[in-house]
Amino acid sequence: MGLREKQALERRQRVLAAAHELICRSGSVGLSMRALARRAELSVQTVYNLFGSKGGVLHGLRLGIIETLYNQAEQSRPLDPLDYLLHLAEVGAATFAADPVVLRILMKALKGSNLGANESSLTAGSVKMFQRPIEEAIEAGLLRADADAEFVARHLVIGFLGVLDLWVREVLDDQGLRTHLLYIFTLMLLGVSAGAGRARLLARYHRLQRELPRVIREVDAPLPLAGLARGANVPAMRKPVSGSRLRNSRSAGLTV
Amino acid sequence: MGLREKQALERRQRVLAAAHELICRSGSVGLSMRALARRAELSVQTVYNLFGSKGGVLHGLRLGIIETLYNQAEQSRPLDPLDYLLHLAEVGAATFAADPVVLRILMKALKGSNLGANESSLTAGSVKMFQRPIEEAIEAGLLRADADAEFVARHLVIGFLGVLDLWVREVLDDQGLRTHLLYIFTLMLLGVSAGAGRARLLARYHRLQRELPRVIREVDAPLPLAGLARGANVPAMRKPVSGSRLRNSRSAGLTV
DNA sequence: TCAATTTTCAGAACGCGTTCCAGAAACCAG
DNA sequence: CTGGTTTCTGGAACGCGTTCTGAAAATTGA
Repeated sequence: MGLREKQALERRQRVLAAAHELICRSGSVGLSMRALARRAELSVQTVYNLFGSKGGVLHGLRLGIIETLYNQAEQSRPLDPLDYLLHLAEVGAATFAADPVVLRILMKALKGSNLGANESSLTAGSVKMFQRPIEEAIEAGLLRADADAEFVARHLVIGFLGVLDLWVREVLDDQGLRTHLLYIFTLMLLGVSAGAGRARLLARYHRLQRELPRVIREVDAPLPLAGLARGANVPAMRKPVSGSRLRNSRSAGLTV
Repeated sequence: MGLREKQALERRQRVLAAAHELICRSGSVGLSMRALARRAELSVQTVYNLFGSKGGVLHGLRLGIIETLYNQAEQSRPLDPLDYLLHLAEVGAATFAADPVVLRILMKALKGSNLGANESSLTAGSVKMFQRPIEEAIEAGLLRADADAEFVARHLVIGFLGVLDLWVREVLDDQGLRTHLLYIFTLMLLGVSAGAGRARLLARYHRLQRELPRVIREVDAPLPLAGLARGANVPAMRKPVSGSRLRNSRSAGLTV
């Protein structure tokens, strides 16, 4: 709690703010460590001292999002455990849809960096958040008594992250994120539902089937099943360098 | 069919073989475009002409894996649609467990490159592979008649990729990959099961609950719920640069 | 065979993430 | 205040993915 730590904290926040601003302004392009340091009015080395790596900065940004997600989930929490579980899907969808541009870029960049890519994938914290209402639902007789709350919770998290990943890749839009989160949660819970819970989940399932988009965006061409790996189809190929040179400007390599 | 294309094909295969060899030998470190070109006895520019980018090369490698996965799924295909669906999980787990070192590195590297990251995420091809047996199961009365085969298939793919991602991040080992794939498939199918199908899936569900590992590897520290985004905890921090210099060798930045 | 087109090649260059460096500045304890 | 320790700073450097350049080599079509 000396002066040193206080300043370090203030600098950290300065870096995070700069990163958010930089992403907001110029997308993943332009979010370079040099630009980041310049905007935070620090040296590059200092940013590394504070966050360890670029991934560390992005991870720091994500922590903020996770925190707001936790908070938003807690407040206005439905009493019924099944409602709460689906409420988590709604809140998750809303949180990411609230700032899609920055969050898409952030999550996309985080996927590449091995740091923070492991984190938040299937942490005990996330699982616990789902596990508790599942246990309550089991006690209330809404889910089967022989269901293992932890396993179900674990797979709800997996489903959540899988759907979120599609949203990040722009396979799903904001609406699609919400409906798919609700659908996969409902589907899994339906598997271990019992009694009144089963009826309620079934009703919701039928409603969702009407809401789900029939076709989702194909980001790339579908897999050609014949002659794979023959190199017959390589995506995103520019015309190879050739005799007639007509080069355009450098395409600002966005490796992140 | 001209001589040119034939040579281009041969070169492509040479590059892919070199890439596989290089990954096998020295991991993700050492898989640089320069090293790749050197080992394939081509110039860097030629590799770019053939594959467009490093991601293109990796994508080419992955296509081979997907092809073998398709083939292995077709042969020894169980007649019963439910068995076939779970068979797909088994085959998927076996395929990736067959060469875990290379495949982990490959999938990890592909996550970072935006090319090929979108592809194979939720393609019509993958969904169709699941959709057909689901439709058969519906007709056979093993799944609910009011279930939408395409939606269920879509979410099976999402679950598959989500679990696979955990394996790639080494949260799950080979056993964990298999059991979790089977579990998430069973859980989802159970949601829309009917009649004899429900009984069979329930039996399998109970068996799986005994097989699933109680604790899974925590890759990073669990989320500290208090004081997030305050920068209090930044993972993987080396000691900051300080007065007493004791530097070790360059740590071979593995940005991929 | 020969000319035109296309592809390959070696090497330089760019911007990136990251680390190294040496000196300057800031903090802390006495 | 002062000496010792830490941290910050600007700049150079490394290896990376990627693109550019000019010239050499190969394929094509006639």
